[in-house]
Formats: sequence, structure tokens, C-alpha cells
Amino acid sequence: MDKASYHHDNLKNNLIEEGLKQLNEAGYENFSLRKVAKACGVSHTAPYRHFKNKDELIIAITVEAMEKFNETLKKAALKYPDDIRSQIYEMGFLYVKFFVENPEYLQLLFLSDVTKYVNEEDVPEGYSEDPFSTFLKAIENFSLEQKNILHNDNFDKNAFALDCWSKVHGLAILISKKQYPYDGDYLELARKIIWDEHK
Amino acid sequence: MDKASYHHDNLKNNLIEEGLKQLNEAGYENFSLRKVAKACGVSHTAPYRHFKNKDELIIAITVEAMEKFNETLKKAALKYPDDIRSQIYEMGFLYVKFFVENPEYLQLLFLSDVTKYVNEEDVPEGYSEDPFSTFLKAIENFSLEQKNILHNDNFDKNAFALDCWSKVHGLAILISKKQYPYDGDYLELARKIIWDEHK
DNA sequence: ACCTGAACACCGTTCAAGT
DNA sequence: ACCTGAACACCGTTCAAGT
Repeated sequence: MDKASYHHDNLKNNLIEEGLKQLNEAGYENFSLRKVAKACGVSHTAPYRHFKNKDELIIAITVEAMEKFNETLKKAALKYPDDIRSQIYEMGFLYVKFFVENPEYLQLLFLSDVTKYVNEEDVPEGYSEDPFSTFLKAIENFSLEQKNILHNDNFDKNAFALDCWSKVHGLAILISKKQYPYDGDYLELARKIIWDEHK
Repeated sequence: MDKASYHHDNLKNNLIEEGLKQLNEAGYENFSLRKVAKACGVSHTAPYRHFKNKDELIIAITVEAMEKFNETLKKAALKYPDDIRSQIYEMGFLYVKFFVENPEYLQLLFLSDVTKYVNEEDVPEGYSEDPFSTFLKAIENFSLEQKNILHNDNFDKNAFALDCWSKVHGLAILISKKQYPYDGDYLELARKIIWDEHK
């Protein structure tokens, strides 16, 4: 008997990869464990050898997506190594660009069950670094610099961080889901807004 | 035979009301047409007399939610009748407050199928005025005023509108879903950010 | 007109049984 | 150890039949 056909040693990774593919194609609402199993050439109960249930598979896929997103964000520092202000602006732009180019990740990263764990202790295994911490850390560095420049006692770090984050988060969602009616180049508009060239 | 028990003349509205209730309690992902029908004391096929399918019921519920949201936004003008700047800020704050207080509406208003129709021609029946137009119109009025004040040729109406909208949209989602780690009063923080008192 | 019940094709999940 | 197939309790949807 062919070992590969029966034993299927890498099934766990196969399920994650195939699952991500199906999420891209069919969307979150049509995602089915049975379909993923079938696409992997395996019975519909086989996934239960590797995941406790459907949610655990989705979480594993989300962890993958988180890593991709994180890698994207980290490119911002490489582009402007000596300019912390440009770093944070570029990171904001990459944040938006990522979800415009991968709209299916929106649901996955913001609405799946993994997001529930982000600020909790029982983070699932394999969940090391998350992109939101990367982004918040960058904002923190920037806000410290801003505070020195501004010499302003009203400056509120939390408000500043949430302000930055809300803006790119909102941009990412509104543009990615095409909820703002606009004929021009969305990404160009987003860049303008992030770099504050419009007022 | 009791007419009410069999004939159930107001079933359509009953289904919408009960559906909204179940969305609040069980959440979007656990929403089931059969459960709604059962709660209305009717067979699981009865809803098909009034709605083409499950999506159509969700759309009807969404239209209800849209109207509530719209009414909320309109209160901003009443609070500051003579100050267009405060009107738009207050509207932004109410936008955030609405979703912080009704988190289950997030999914409904931004992710259900109705949002697909918002910018299309085949808007479902009963879908009259939408809150996003209300918000955009207010921003438009404000941006015209800003343009006069600023005398700035760089001023970009689209960028300004999307900037405002993204910020409150992002705030609403990050806060409502508790994705920004913060110990204090979220709504107070949101108010500060919207009224630009933090930098 | 309005509602029902059986039926169908799908789900997620469990479990005894096979290799 | 790893996978399967039958079984169960749920779905959404269709349709002939009942009042």
C-alpha cells in the first residue's frame, strides 16, 4: 500500500494550507471542515486527529495569516531605517495595503476566534508574535518622539496610539470592503490621508 | 379555531423582531432561521411565505438596525444646532457610542449582505435612508466650511471625508470588539480623540 | 392565502471499528 | 498511531399536501 495515500504524514499542514485556499475562494461564511478534508483526499473525520474542532483549524489558519501580516508590517522599518516618523506612516500604509490586497484576511484576523485570545493568557500554541503588538510598539516609539518635539503636556499616549490605529484600521476596512464610494485610486487616497497631505 | 394561533397575521414583523433579539443573544454566527421560526411558534418553513430565504430575513433585520443607527446620528444636529463643527464631532462620537453599546450590530451593518447593496442599484425594498449617507452628507457640509476657513488649495474633499469616516469607523470597531488594550473609559478616550484634545 | 411535514443535501461532531 | 463509516443532531431549502 502506498504510504503517502494512506498515511498522509503531513495532513496537519495540508489542512491549514487547503483551508486558507478555500477561505480565499469561498469566503469565511462558506468555509466547511468537510470540504477541506475532501480536498485533502481524506475522510471528513480525519481532521479531528489534528484539531480539536473546526475552530481550532480556523485558529491555526489565522496564526499563519497573522505571521504574513506581521512580516508585511516589518518591511516599513527597512524602507526608512533612519526616520521613525516615515516608518510609522509607511507601516500604516502597509497595514491598509495588506487588507486591500487580501480582503479575505479581514474576517480572519479581526473576527475569528483568535482575536479573542489576543489580549488573554490562554493564547493558542504557536501564537508567538502578533502584528498588532508590532504596530503598537512602533506607535509607542513614534509617540515618544512626538512628545519630545511637541513639548505638550496635553499629549496622551493612549489617545495618540488609538487615534493612529483607528485611522488605518478604518481605512483598511472601508476600502477593502469598498464601502466608501470613490472612483479614483483607493491606495493613493489612503497614502495621502496617512501622510496628512490633504488638509 | 383561534385565528391568532393559526393565522398569525403579523408573522413577518414577528420574525424580524425575534430575529433581532436572537442576533443580540446568540450572535450572527449562531443565527438560525429554524430557531427564529420556532420562537415565533411557527413551523420552520413558514418564514418562506414572507422571505425568499435566510438572507432576505437578515436584510430585513439589517434595515431595522440601519434606521436605529440613522436616528442616533441625527441627534447630533439637534444638540449643536448652530455649530456645524460640533455637529460633525458629536456625530462621530455617537457613531462610536452606538456600536460600543450595540456590538452585535457591527456584524449586521458592516458584514451582512445588505452592505453589498448600499452602493448598488438593486437596493432591497424598504431600504430608504442609510446612516452612511447621513454621515457623509454631514462631513460634506463640514468640509465646505473647512475649505473656506483654511483657504488651502491642497484641501481634498474625498480625502477629508474618508479620513473622518475611517477614524470613527476604526474607533467603533476596535473599541466595540475590545481589541485595543486600555483600562480606562473607552468612550471618554474616543471623545478625546474625535475632538482632537490629545495632541 | 397561509401553514405544515416529509424529504433532500448539506453541516459539525462522536465513536466503535478497521489498518 | 492514524484513518474510516455509520450515526446523531443540527442546518437551509423545496414541494406536495392540508386548512
